[in-house]
Amino acid sequence: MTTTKERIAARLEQAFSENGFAELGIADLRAAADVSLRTLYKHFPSRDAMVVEALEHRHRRYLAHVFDDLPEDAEARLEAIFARIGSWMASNSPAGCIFQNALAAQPHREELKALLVRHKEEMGRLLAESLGLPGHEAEMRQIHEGAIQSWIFQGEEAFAIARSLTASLLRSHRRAGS
Amino acid sequence: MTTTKERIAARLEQAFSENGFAELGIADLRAAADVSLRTLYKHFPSRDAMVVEALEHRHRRYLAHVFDDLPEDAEARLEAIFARIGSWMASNSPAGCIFQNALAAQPHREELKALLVRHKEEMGRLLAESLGLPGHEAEMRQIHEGAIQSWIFQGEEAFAIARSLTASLLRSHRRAGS
DNA sequence: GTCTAAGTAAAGCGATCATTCTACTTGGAT
DNA sequence: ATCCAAGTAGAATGATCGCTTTACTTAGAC
Repeated sequence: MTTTKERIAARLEQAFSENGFAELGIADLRAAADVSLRTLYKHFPSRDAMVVEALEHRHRRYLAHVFDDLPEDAEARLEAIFARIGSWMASNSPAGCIFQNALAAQPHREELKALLVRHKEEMGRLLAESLGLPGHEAEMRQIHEGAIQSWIFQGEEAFAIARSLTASLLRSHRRAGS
Repeated sequence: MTTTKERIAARLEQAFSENGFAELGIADLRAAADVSLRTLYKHFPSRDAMVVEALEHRHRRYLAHVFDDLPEDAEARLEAIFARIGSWMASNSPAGCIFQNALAAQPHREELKALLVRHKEEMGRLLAESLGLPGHEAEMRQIHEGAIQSWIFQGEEAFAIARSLTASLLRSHRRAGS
């Protein structure tokens, strides 16, 4: 069962993802959510709250897309992770990372900055953990960031480069660890 | 001699850099530029034009900051480049890359996307050239992108990581080249 | 001395903004 | 049968938006 609020949040997430956070007015958001203005404001008390809930929804959805049911084999895992990130960008992020975009639109909102930091830290943590790279959370965070932010001007190639940077990190980690 | 237009563009660049592209209205931009509304519109026919000119100004200023008068020695050069990028972020980019931020605010404006692509490509080209890494423009573009976009949540550490990723790229390039 | 280019200050324009409110409908639970 | 929670459509509000315009000042060129 999905609640009305979740259904709206999903549609808001998509609308923000496609058009950014500056151009969309309440009228556009209402149309994207496909509900009445009254219902929209019943579940989200303000436009700012709509932004926050869209980001929360995005966070859950992205983590599930990248990390759920990964293959056991380590090499296949590395392949799978960047392939999944690539497919996510292609079909969900025509304008880049929406956490960065949300903060770009309202750089003084500490609430948005906190959401960005939490999201990126969790990504670094899960990437390092999934790839068997303890202690390299910061490196993985940065490789991930470089890949998705380069997506706009670099396209698919960004993920091949990220994979090779990660592979070289893995090699030097194993060398140091053995 | 700096013209009135250049002086305004410099102030607009700073205002956008500090507050993003969504929150600033014409009244704010006028105040930041410290000119009358009439003068502002005389040099920039629309708000969109103000954004474009601010980005052009930024592009010139950033390239000069990073690449002018670099040391001859290769190792010192690598040090200097990332140190300069770090100092730039600390004192000029509290909200991250303004090319990304400008496009985030108006993702459907092809003009802004073209400016972003040109800026990032020139950065990759100049980085690869300055570091003696022909054929590795894309990698350098991505390492650069990862570093500056991680700056918000990673701080100074981002540039140490970028330097080490670049150093390992240099090592494998020299190995392959010899 | 007068003309011109470039500036200031600020009122006015119609459009659009986020938000609230009024009036009505609908599908179960009691 | 009726009541209520949750929905719809859309008008109204006051603020703010980008932009234009009017009226005036100032500093040099001829």
